Amino acid sequence: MLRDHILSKMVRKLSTRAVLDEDDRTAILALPCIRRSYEPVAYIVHEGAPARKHCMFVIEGLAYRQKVTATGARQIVSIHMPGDFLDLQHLFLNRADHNVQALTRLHTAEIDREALQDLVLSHPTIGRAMWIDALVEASIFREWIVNIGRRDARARVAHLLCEFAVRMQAAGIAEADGYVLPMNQEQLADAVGLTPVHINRTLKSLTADGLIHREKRYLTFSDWERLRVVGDFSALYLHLDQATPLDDEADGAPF
Amino acid sequence: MLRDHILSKMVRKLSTRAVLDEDDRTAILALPCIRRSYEPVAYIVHEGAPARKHCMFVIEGLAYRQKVTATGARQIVSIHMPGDFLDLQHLFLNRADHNVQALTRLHTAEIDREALQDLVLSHPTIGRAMWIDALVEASIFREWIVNIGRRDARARVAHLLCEFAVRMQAAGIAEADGYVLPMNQEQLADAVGLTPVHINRTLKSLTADGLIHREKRYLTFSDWERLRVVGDFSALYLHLDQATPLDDEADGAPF
DNA sequence: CGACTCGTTGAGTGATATCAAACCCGGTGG
DNA sequence: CCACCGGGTTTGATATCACTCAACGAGTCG
Repeated sequence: MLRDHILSKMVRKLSTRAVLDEDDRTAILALPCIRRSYEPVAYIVHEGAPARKHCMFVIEGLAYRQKVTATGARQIVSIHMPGDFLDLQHLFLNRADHNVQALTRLHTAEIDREALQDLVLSHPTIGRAMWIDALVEASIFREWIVNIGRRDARARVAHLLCEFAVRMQAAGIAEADGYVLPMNQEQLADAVGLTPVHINRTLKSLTADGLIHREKRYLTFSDWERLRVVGDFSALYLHLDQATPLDDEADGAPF
Repeated sequence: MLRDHILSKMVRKLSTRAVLDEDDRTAILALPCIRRSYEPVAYIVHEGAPARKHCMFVIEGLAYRQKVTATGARQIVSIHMPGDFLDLQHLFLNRADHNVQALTRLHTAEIDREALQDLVLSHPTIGRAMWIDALVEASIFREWIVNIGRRDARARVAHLLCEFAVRMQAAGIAEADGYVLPMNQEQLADAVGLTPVHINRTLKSLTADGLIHREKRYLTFSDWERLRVVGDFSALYLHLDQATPLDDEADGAPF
């Protein structure tokens, strides 16, 4: 039944962005798609490659997108969680402008690109939901530009930790009181434009100041409010309230 | 006639992204819209404000989007030129997550939001063109993240100058051999996450090395190829080739 | 028990920021 | 015509945040 269909997760996700009717739901579930898995670190998309025949939707696990500069430095430009489309850009762009890699063991639904294009263009409500998804993604990119461009190391790291908290909570993959940090310190560094060493010191400092608590990779929030302030974090840019039109939503403490 | 219609520019722009038929064109030109002007520095959108009734399309002049951190630092997250949509996100998101400001004297076509939504959702080809526009914008955001996160000052500035060159050329607002730098050094600094002072020194250094030539704000490229290399610039991420499916496109020297 | 990955720590360095002043130039008003 | 003004640019001196290099430790796996 619906529960078991591989794309039922996509139905649920898009339902948070627009009100789907029965026809929309069945159309989504009828999309030609296959299940696929990737090991950690596996490359899923290569920069410069022509767009693949499939668009990927994350069922389980985490992935990230990155680019490498001429000098060999890597910058992670986004993190993706269950319920995210991994390569929305390939829906309509025909060449990959960055790499996509599995962060953990990853399970995806790979949806026929043309079929998805047609669906998006022919079903207004689904189209609207997908639009919102793409626009929210762009909003997150903007916030990352601000984070990397104008905040110091402490704020940058704090901000990223806050974003993870809210997004993992929303994706249903956080624990009750915190979450398992999904990346090692080198990857964190590449996400915020710092050095692994400096990430280490910054995390230590945040811990020492009683903002977070760490036990190996497991992270809890000793003082969410203060962390939010240090990280200059406001959840506005995540646009979590798009299903309901303009219901005032706070920067709610997820923990 | 079509030439004179305020939205003819939008028709032309979208035509570079998908093949519009006669029906599409007339539908676009029939959109309810008004012409409007802004003085330099004028705020067009305020962060946190509910989405306006209109979506803005740039007819003439330049604009930028920015966010301000808690500590008062400003980060410019994008620059917009004639032919760009200024607030694509407001098409489907109902709250502004950043500010939009006029950079020069700016002329816009302000299109009724609901009408544009309907058009995008009901006309597949227009929908496709708008999708491409949004996805390219996201691609530019990603490249900016990389630029700010992982390149040193020299490369960052060089990269931005290259991007301006290619985009202004494409928008038809560059001169034959260069362009008038559209921002002062403080704004450049806010765009690449540096200090005005350091921008100054970096520009001087690029000039001294014979990569660019400056005469007040007027910029010419003494050695485009070397500047490209220094800035680690490849035009791939601008996806200028989307009208024609996969025609190999180089990082062409615009000058 | 190596061998490996990841995290931690210390010492020294360097790129970029900060602060402050001078300069340049177009505009304006006496 | 000159004096002055203000925004933008340029320059110098100093400070600092984050980087680099290098080593060590803890946990894990074969």
